[in-house]
Amino acid sequence: MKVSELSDRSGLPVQTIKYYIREGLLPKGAATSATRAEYDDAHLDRLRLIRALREVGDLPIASVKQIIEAVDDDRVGLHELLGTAAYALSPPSEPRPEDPAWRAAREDVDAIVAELGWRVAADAPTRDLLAQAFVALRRLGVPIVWTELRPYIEAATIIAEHEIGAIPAEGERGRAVQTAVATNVLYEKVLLALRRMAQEDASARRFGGA
Amino acid sequence: MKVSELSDRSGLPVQTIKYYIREGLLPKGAATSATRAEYDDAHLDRLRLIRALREVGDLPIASVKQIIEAVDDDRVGLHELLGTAAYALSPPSEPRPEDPAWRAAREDVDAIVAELGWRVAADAPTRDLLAQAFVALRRLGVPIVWTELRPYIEAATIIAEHEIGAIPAEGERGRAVQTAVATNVLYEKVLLALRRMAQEDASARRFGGA
DNA sequence: CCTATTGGATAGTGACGCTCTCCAATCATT
DNA sequence: AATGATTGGAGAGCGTCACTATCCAATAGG
Repeated sequence: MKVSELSDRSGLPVQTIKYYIREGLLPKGAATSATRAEYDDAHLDRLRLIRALREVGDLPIASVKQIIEAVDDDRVGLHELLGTAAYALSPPSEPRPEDPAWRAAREDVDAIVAELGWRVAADAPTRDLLAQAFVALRRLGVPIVWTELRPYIEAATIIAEHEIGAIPAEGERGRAVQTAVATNVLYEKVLLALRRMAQEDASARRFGGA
Repeated sequence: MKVSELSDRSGLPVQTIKYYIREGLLPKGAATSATRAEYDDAHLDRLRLIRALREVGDLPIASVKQIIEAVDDDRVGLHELLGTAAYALSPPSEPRPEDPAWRAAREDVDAIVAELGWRVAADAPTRDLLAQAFVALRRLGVPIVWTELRPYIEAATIIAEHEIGAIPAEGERGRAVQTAVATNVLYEKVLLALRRMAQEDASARRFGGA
């Protein structure tokens, strides 16, 4: 199909498609002449992935690009790919080893991970993410205690176990991998929405009137 | 304390503090003369709340303002306050009733909520949030099935029940309410970080090498 | 008295994600 | 063959956002 058709089918302006090609998010079509190129369903798929990550996942273009590059790189194993996606998802936090409060929080995080026996890379950005939340909580005068954390750990485990288990063990690469990553990002939003709904329900039952 | 001291203690530039006052996020200090005003610990607290919501919660200024206004309004009950916070957290999604895919997803969401018997407002933005994720999943060719959703619902329930239960029943308003809202936002990030870590662990055990 | 600080207002900045404009080549139609 | 529309390619422009920077006149403090 030509670019105008790709535009129609994806619902995106031609300009935007050109922009994605320029940014390396989308491969260019197969040139059939100096002013014409042929696009196929892979392009359409890719655009859907980009839009899902952008609109629902709210990822910046640069992160989408990282994920796409990892998806396209056949040498990247599934485990590493999921790691890349997780890495790209984390907003660029700034570890501040000079701040003692930050160091303390980071040590708490490391202790928790060790206690749980989780196999999480020592330099995983998720550790910093968690530490950042801990610092903010402490600053607000909310101490972090195990009993408070327990339900979250329990919930996270339930979900992660299910998610990783649901990934097809030896499916062919390509679309499968692409879907795995997208699903991961999208279900994060599903979880958040469900948590807020469950909260509203619990809050209504406890504090609400009729 | 004066503004320079507030700046030192909060770690924020005076300019930024002025900006927050201008935007209505921070009340101005008690004027002691034409060129001087007195700030107190409430201002420092408020700044910490703002920074927590901005840096960790990644909320735009406008959302922070909405939350703060609700926190400051004594007429707003706890249930409504939590609702306001949840509302402010949702990025301004655009319900598209003309799009049949969107309508279908939205109906799925409504059916799920009804099935669970959750007391969630019919116009809650969380419904749209979930519907949006459903639309994206379907576009990517991933069907939404109950068995897939179950663990998420289970996890969301565990967490929400715990969270709402942990709110002090009849504490005095003010700081308590402020902390409840901030905690809610911050623990969302805690949950996300833990999920990613649990995923990395599960993935390492399943796909990883040594 | 003299310098530093402050409140208050206005303008500027840098990142981001598009969006617009141009141009020449080429297609599709007449 | 003439003509209008489409395309690839590249650069500039735009609107939003969250700050920053600059200015000014009025004090505060030494």
